[in-house]
Amino acid sequence: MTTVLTPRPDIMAILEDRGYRATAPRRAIIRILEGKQEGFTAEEIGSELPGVGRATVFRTLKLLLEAGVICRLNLMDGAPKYSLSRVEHHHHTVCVRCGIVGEFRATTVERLMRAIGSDIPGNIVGHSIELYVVCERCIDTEPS
Amino acid sequence: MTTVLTPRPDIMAILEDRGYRATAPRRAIIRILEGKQEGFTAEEIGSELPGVGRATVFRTLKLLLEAGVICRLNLMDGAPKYSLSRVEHHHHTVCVRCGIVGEFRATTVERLMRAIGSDIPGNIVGHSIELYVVCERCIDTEPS
DNA sequence: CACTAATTGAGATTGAATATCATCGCAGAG
DNA sequence: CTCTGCGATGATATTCAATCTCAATTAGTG
Repeated sequence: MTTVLTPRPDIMAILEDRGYRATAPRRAIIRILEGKQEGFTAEEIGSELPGVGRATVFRTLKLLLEAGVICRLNLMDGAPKYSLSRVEHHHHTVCVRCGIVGEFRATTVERLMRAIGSDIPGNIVGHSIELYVVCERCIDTEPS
Repeated sequence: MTTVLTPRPDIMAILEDRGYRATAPRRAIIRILEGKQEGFTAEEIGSELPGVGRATVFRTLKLLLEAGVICRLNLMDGAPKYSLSRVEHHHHTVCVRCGIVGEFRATTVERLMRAIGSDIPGNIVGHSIELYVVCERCIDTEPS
């Protein structure tokens, strides 16, 4: 019995399990996604697939979002961006200069959020945490 | 000597200190803001002040944002919302049903973020934390 | 009070995202 | 393997937020 570190499941299969059809546009979008290791925008996907309509891109991203395959995050100025979910539950770092998105896990965060939840009226249904950074490459290239 | 719990400084004075003029539209926007204890949208402000142009509302909100008087946050679906900053450094709870925004402080969060920062490449320049909740009122009124 | 630069607002513009709807094509039935 | 229903698509129109433009207005200094 081997432990698979990064299962990298067939994303299309995940959608099919949810009752969606395996169409060419969806496959194409997923293929592009899989190449994006550092965050992407809907527009970006659309312009790399001229044959696929804007609406389809947004529809597909929404399906993937609901399936938990990708996640949505906000740049510091509020602009939306997407990122492939590689690890179970994680949060994001976003470079405020180049926009590159990274992931980090911190079980401490989860524990803390639960603790805070018990001090707050109402039921917690989710949370969003983003760390805004200047990434190493940007520190080097643009000493500001 | 009394301790003022909520200093509620004159917001217009804060802008004047930053070199901006005290105009009627700005005063009007600020007056409305001060009545909004639970978050508001730009559109909302605009529609409550028919005499003030959209552009002026957005311009003024941007100035207040830069001055730290208000803060911007994202609903779970990504929609932007603003909230008066009452306490120094804080985070937000947002009800996913009614959209009401609350504030909470947790020094633990700050400490944790600093700790995480040292594990992450690059320089942390900020962070954004939102807790999505179903608020008490919504639990009561809509048992779902 | 006069003057200058900051500010304003109407409208045009951008840009993201969704709605519409006739057409297309995937996948199960036969 | 073909047929066929309905899910999916994409061009277009539309919505909605937010910004830009620029002539007209106005705050506040001298």
